[in-house]
Amino acid sequence: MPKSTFFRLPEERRARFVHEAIVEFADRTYAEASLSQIARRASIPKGSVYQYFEDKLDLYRWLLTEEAPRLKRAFVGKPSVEGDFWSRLEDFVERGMAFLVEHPRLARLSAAAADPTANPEVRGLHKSICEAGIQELRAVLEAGAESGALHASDLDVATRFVATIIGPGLTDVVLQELGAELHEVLASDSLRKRLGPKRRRALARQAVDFIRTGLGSAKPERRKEA
Amino acid sequence: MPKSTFFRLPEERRARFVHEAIVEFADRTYAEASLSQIARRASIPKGSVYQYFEDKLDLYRWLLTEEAPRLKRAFVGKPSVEGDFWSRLEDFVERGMAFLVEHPRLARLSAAAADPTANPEVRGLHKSICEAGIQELRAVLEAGAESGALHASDLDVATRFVATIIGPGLTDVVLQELGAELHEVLASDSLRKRLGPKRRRALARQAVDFIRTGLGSAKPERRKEA
DNA sequence: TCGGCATGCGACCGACCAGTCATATGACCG
DNA sequence: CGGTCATATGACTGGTCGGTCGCATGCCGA
Repeated sequence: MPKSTFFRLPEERRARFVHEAIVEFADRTYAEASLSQIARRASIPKGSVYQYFEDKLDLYRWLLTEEAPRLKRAFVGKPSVEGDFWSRLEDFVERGMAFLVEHPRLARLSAAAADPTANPEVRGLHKSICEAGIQELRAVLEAGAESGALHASDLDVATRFVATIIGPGLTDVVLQELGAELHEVLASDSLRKRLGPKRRRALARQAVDFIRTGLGSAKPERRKEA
Repeated sequence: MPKSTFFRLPEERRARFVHEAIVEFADRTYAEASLSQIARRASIPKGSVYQYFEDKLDLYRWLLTEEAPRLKRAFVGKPSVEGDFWSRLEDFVERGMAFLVEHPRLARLSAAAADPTANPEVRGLHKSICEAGIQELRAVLEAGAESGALHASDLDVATRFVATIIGPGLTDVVLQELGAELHEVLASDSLRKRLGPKRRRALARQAVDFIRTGLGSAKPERRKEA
């Protein structure tokens, strides 16, 4: 948790610091990321950083568990309740992809929970975040199973497969689509112009189709256009 | 590339060094891994390391592109050409899982290519390894498509989805299955006793079923037992 | 005006690292 | 024996880091 001083900071100073922290932690590993660097870039003396946070991990934890989720929620909004299970899932995936495109750095920060690291404390943090995400997705799929839309002999396993598809899998596909590397993407604030809603929708549909019907059978006729 | 001295080393010294290097790079990020640590643990003076390799990256590259693939090839053997496309894929997946279980550290080292990093040289190395893996898998799937077993509107996208399933996805599932964390697993030489061939086969089948039929339709009758 | 308190600040500390280098060792050769 | 060459060795350099500390600053209430 940030110290109280942090919340009493002049808005501009805090915003600048948080921005630079996100930039740093988004394009470097926890181990590689440097408080000194953040402080330098935000033009804030290093000593001050320790007035705001206990230590490096405290800042990282706050970003990962509070700030990034808050900003993501604000962007993604409430999950849709319209339509059948599969189109709801498609919406969900499309929203996630939109977040990735519009806020690459935040998306990368959110995804950092999957990064490996030798630091046990960071590992614990990452794990709890991953597990929460998995549980959330599991609940979604459970509902799908109850509605009869989805059939899985082992829902835990299925959940993890689906999670890797709509997480790293889709990210990989999007990067491929853009012909860019993660790091080029992190340098830009938004990729709006390079991957519009239409194409996103198409990719989301491809992902959901994959999850729904796999690759083993000829595709049924396309579902209604969005 | 290692320097020529490296290849002239007494077998025991080289083996010990390589072993400790694998241990170090398998459970830490490239940035976190330390040559000093490797040298200490192998009881080899640090200066000597630089008689064998140009620098840290040189060692890492050799491990990732030469040593790990060599050991992996030796373990997994030639891909099977028996049976239909889907059962061949299942074999392929099962072999990969067996490697993960029998040689967790080597598997982790091989998977390190997906790790993020701020170091551009390491990034380039990782990328080329990933890309090679994708191409290999793509060729497999292409054959499946030609044989009519597999249908994908966009094979590139499909390949990337499949890759994440049988890579991180399966690893995740296996860890879940073992109720262990990656780091606990890296501490042990082999998990033979905790995840035998039968269970592996079942998991491989689940993964391939997922890829083949997805989650949207009731499962067809089980294919023949292995 | 003064005192005290929150905060700003940056030099400093100890740790660790990648990589170098001068010196030492010892095998082989003439 | 002397010389040379590959190799071993570990102290050392320069750098970065996370984190601390003591002084400086400036606001607020009396």
